Amino acid sequence: MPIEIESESDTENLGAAGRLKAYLADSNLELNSRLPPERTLSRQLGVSRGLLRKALAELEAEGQIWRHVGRGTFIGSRPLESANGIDYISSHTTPRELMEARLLIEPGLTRLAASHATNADIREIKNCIRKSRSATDWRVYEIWDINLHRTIAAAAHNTCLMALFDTLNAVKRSVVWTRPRAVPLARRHDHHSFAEHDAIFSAIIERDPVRAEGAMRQHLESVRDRLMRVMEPGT
Amino acid sequence: MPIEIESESDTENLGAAGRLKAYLADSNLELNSRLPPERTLSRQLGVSRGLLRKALAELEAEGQIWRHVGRGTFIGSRPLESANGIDYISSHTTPRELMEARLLIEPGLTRLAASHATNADIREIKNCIRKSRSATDWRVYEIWDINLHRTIAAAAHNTCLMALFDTLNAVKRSVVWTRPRAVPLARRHDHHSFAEHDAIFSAIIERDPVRAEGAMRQHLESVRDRLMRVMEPGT
DNA sequence: TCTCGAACCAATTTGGCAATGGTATTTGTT
DNA sequence: AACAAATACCATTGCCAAATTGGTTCGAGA
Repeated sequence: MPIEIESESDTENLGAAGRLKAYLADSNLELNSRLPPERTLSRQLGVSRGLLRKALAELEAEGQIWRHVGRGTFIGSRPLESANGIDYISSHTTPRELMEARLLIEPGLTRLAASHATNADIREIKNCIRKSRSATDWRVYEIWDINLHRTIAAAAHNTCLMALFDTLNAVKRSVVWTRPRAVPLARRHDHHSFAEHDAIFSAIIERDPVRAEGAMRQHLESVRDRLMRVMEPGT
Repeated sequence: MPIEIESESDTENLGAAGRLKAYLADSNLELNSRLPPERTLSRQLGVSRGLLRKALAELEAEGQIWRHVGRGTFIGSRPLESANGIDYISSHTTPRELMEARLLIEPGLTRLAASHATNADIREIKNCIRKSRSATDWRVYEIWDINLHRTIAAAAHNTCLMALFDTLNAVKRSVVWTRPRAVPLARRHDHHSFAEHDAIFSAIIERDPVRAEGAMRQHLESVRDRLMRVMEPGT
């Protein structure tokens, strides 16, 4: 194939950018799909590679495509590389934001749990509550409290949401522990949590999604208020 | 090497498990280090591979070692796979779960956006809507639709929730596009989306969190119904 | 001064091959 | 009959060279 005859009808008197846009409009590629490599595309369009690269650079500046060495040129916006790691979130967020996130996700998650929980799930939840009640040490109480929330989240039976919940949990472990740590462990607030946990549990076993969601929200608001009181009152 | 002479002093009258434990005690391997492959080790210890595997299975049950096909046998406890990576979620979730997750998070995110959005945020949102309206190609419309949703999420000004949103977006990229792809692009549904986007935007500029949340929920339900109709009706 | 072609670079993907744990089958021994 | 040993496969993983790809440089030429 020595020389390609340029016989296409309406792309003869167009510049590189025009021919590229005509090509993209013609071959309706999906989002995130890869378009041909520059060398191939330049031959197909009858445009030198240098001018094609200029046109591609324009489209990239407009946010319509993104390119990467060794991978290719893709339709859409560049995927963010590291803004989703746990360590990244932990170092860029605050306990207040974290509680806001929990307050946004967990009530809805509890609502789904009340709808989709199996008998095994409910048994697990009951076990967590029992273990947390019988805990004499504050540390084992916290372990079973975490287990309880995670079991409720798992009862929603949504892999995607479960992963997000686990991410939040991991962030909590590495963020909330940097607080002043003045925790005197009054043993009093546990009674509040006990009652709130019971309210959530009873709503779940009665398959009442709305009440379950409300109970979880109330519980988390209680936790948030306690946390905010421990930290600086100004925040 | 036809036949290996068994001249080791104290391992002659031991079983497979005994010889394996003696070997491990002898060569003090560090944690997470790999021990020889089963075929080699069975020759070294003068034990058939079957019995060696039984002994290894015992040690694995005790949690002292862990094995993996193609990798080998290692000292210590099995490292937990990160259950929060995007690729993990993508390979374990479904479009239905993904939409359920979006429907759980984005309305609340929009409510926060209506409360905390700055003028710059609103300007950005308006720009996204304008660009999506002026798009003649379906591809660029989708790009600005994604930008719009992300800008609204950013207007909530919560790093933690923003990271979760980006995770969902990344999952959507690699999951939802594996659908049958029958998209005839009727150009009609865009009008629906236009009106829904406008409803969300007007609620945000009027600082009406409740209405903004409702508008986003309605929009996502519309998107979900459309998606479910494209895929199999049974799901 | 600009364009085109070619060559080169660094990052990435791809494909073949060996290694490895897991399993089934056959043979041998007691 | 029952267990052990040897062997042969299989699926997964790691490894390495080769091909691919976007990014860059340089010289010829119009």
